[in-house]
Amino acid sequence: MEKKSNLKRRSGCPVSVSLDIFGDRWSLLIIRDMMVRGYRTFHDFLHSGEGIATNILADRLHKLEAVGMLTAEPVAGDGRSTHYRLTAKGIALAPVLLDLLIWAAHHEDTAAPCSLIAQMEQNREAILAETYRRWEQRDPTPLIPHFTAPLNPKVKPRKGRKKP
Amino acid sequence: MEKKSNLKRRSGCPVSVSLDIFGDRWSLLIIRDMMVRGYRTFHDFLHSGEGIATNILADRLHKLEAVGMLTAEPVAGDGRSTHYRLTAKGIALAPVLLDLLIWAAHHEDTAAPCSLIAQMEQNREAILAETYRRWEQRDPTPLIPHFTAPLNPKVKPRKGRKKP
DNA sequence: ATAAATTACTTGCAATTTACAAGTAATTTA
DNA sequence: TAAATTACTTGTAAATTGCAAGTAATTTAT
Repeated sequence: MEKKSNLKRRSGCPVSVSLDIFGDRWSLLIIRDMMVRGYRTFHDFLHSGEGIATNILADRLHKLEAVGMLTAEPVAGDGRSTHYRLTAKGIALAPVLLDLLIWAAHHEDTAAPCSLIAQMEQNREAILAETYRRWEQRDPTPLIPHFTAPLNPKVKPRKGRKKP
Repeated sequence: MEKKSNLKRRSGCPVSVSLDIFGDRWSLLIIRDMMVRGYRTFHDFLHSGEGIATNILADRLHKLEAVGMLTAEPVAGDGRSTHYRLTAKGIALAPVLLDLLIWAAHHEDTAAPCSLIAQMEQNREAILAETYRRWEQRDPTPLIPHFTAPLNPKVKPRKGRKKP
């Protein structure tokens, strides 16, 4: 179910183009979930801690698929479920996510342990390599744990589905 | 005119915290303008190519100031003007911006010349050092040129001001 | 000295996007 | 065969964005 995205670009600047694609409060969290936590399903993303709404999640998954950041594939053995997976283009955002992680851990109060951050700064290349390896081999074990408990625990949705 | 920001956090995850601060379509463009183009004034940001509206720009400048990403200082010699400048926290986003630039140049059509991108990938540390040096010394010469002409040229506002 | 520009905004309003709650449908499990 | 589970859709209200226009304190030009 791929749809072409008629994404409007505000300018040719690469930073601007990036933000045209994922410059919002949710897209990078979904990408984070896939990249470092090994999440794959709608249900996984829904319960990842920040409390995204079901309609927003569905919308972002479709948009990110449309711009080639991820793919959706039916799960063999369970006709209800879909596995979302980053494309090569999507996994290539790993350095951005890592630097974002390091920046916030240094300049804001976060749940990331200092020891872990220090380790990530020192082993930047190794961590990126491992991230890429996990993606290639479809290894779903978490690279980074789901830190603390969510500060904002909310989730309760139920039903509705599109026709297969 | 500093105001405390009562920013709501969706979780303790550093990536999430980052997006709580600048996860929108405009904030990082303002930061880019200050970081690599040497822009300092409201007028500069307004004409930086993507066509931000005056109210949005004013809002983002205040929010970014409130979270300590930038400072606003009156310009000696011209009582009308204000110079905005990144804080240490703000300039520390340089690696993220650089990664974003490289990612988009590789995976999207952008106005950034391939030769320039290749050079930036090879000299990552040098470019970051130069970015930091420019900030420290308040050197306003552009690090990176304002690439092509904007694809979306629109600007026309006029008046209104707050009391000093 | 006065008029015209310039700089940095504010205000109002319509359009778009987000968030919340609830419901639906195709499976799969009990 | 009934109850769960998975992945959504559909309303609707609230919040945010975008557009156009206006305001005010300077500074520059005449």
